[in-house]
Amino acid sequence: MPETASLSAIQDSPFARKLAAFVKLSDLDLTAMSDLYRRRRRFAVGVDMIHQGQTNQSAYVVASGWACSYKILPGGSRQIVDIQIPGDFLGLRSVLFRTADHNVEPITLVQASEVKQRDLLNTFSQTPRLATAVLWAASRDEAMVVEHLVDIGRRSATERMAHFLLELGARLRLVGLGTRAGYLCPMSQYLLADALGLSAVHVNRVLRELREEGMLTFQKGRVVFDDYDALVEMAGFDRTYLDQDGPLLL
Amino acid sequence: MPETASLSAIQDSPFARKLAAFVKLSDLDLTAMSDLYRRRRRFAVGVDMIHQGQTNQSAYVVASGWACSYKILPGGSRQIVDIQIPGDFLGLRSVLFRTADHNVEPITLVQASEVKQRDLLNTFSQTPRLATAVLWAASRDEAMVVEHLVDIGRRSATERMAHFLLELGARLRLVGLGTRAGYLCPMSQYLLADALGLSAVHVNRVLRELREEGMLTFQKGRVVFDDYDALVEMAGFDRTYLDQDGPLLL
DNA sequence: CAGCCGGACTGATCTGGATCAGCAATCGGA
DNA sequence: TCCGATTGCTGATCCAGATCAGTCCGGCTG
Repeated sequence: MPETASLSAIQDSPFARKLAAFVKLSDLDLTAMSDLYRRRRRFAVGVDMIHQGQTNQSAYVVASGWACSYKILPGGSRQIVDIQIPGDFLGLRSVLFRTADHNVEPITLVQASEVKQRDLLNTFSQTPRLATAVLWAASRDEAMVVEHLVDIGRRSATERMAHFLLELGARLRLVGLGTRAGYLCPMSQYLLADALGLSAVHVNRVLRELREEGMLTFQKGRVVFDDYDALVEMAGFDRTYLDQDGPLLL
Repeated sequence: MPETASLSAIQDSPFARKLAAFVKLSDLDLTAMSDLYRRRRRFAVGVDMIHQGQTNQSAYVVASGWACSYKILPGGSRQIVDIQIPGDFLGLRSVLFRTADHNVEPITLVQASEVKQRDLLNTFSQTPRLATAVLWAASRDEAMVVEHLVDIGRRSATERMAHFLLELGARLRLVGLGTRAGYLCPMSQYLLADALGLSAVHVNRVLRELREEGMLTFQKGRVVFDDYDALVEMAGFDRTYLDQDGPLLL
C-alpha cells in the first residue's frame, strides 16, 4: 500500500503535526498537502533562500535545519525578524506579495520543500480547510513576531534574551528537538545580537550575567536552562500563544 | 433592486476595496462578505474591543474611527503593536486562537462590523477565494508589524517617528483619509510613546526637532509633512509592502 | 608549520533616551 | 465658574547599552 504509506509519512511531518493541532485534516487534505511537498531542496549556509526585492519567489516548509528571516536597513544594520526551525512555513509573504519584502538565509544546512505560488493557491481553492489551517499557522507566526516586538520595545536586554531563548526552547520542544532542560542552538552571538536589537558585545555580557546568576548557560552551541522557573518569572514568559490548539474542528 | 444596491455598497467599503486589490471578488464573494457585515457596533473611548486572555472573542472590520492593539507587560508598561484605521481587520488572531493574546482599545469613537467566529469559518469553507484574500490581508498586516519591529529594533527615535508617521499617512491615503501633505491624527504623544517604545517626554522632544528642522509638524491633532521627500530619505521609508497589489487573479 | 580567520570574550569610554520634577494651556463636568 | 484631568512642553540628571579597541582560542588552509 504505497499510498497509505506516503499518507502516514506526511501525517508525521512536523508541518502536518502543527496544522493538525488546529483542524482535523482529512485524507483529501493530506493528499493535497503531499502535492506541496514534492520538490525537496537543500540550502547551504551563505546561500539566501529568499531575497528581498525579488519577484515570484517560492515558499518553503522546513524539514531540517535552522534559518532566519531578516531585513537590512539603508545604514547597513540588520534586524532578524524571526527564526525558522523544522516544521515552520517560510516565505509565505513572498508568495502572496508580488515582491519579497524580506530576506531569508540559512543558519545551518537547511532541507526544505519548495512550495510554488500556483500550487499553494490551487490547494487553497480546492481544500479550504487546509487554507484555514495555513491561515492559523500564519497567525501563530504573527503572534511570535508581535511578542518579539514587545521584547525589543519594552523589555530590558536581559529579559529579552531570556524570553527569546525560552520561546525558542518551547518551539523546539513542540517538534521534539528540545526539552525543559535545554536544546542545541546553532546561533552565534552575532546572530543573537541581530535578532535582539543589541550589539554583539552586549549579548556576550548578558549571557555571562545570566550564567553567573545560575539562570541559563549558552555555551558551545548548547542552551541549558539552569533555573527554568526563575527564567520564566524574570522574562514574563507566557507560552499560551505558542501551543494552544485552536477550538475549530470544521 | 435592493440586492444590487447592497452589493455595490459592500463593494465600496474600504475593506472590500482593500481585498479587491488582491483578488477579483465575484458577486458570490461579495454576498458572502455582506453576511460578515451584518452586526454593526459602536465603541466609545475607554471601552476595550478585545481583551487579552478572554475566550471566544469576535473580530471586527473597522468602518470609522481609530483603534490600537497592544500588550501589557507584568511590569505595567505597555507596547502598542498596531494601529487600526477604517478598512482594517481587527482581532483576527483572537478568533483563530482560543484565547485572545492581545488587547484592542479605541483611540476615537469606533464603528465596526462584528464578525463571529462561526461566520468567518463558514465563509472560508464556502468561498475559498475570499479566504485567500483574507490571508493576504493578514499577511499585509504582518508586514506592517515586521516593519514596526525593525523600527524599534534598529532605527533611532527620530527615524522611528518619521517612519511611523509616514506609514500611517500612506495607509490613510489608501482609504482616502489623507494626502501627501498630511492628515488628521487623533493620537496623543503618550500613545505615540507606547507605540514607538519611547517615553512621552522623548516623543515631545523628537517632534520638536522634526518641526524645527522643517521636516514635519504634528500639532493639534494634525500631521503636516513639511518636506515629504526629505522625511522618506531620512527614515528609509519604502512603501512597496503597503500598496503593491497581489499578482493573483484566481 | 605558520598564517589566517571567525567567534567568544573583556575593559574603557561615550551617548541616546529614560526618569524625575514641574509649569502652562485646554477642556469637560459639577 | 471653578476644579480636576488630560495633554503639551521643558530642564536636569542618570544609566543601559553602544562603540571602540583590543586579546585569546580553535579550526582551517597553503
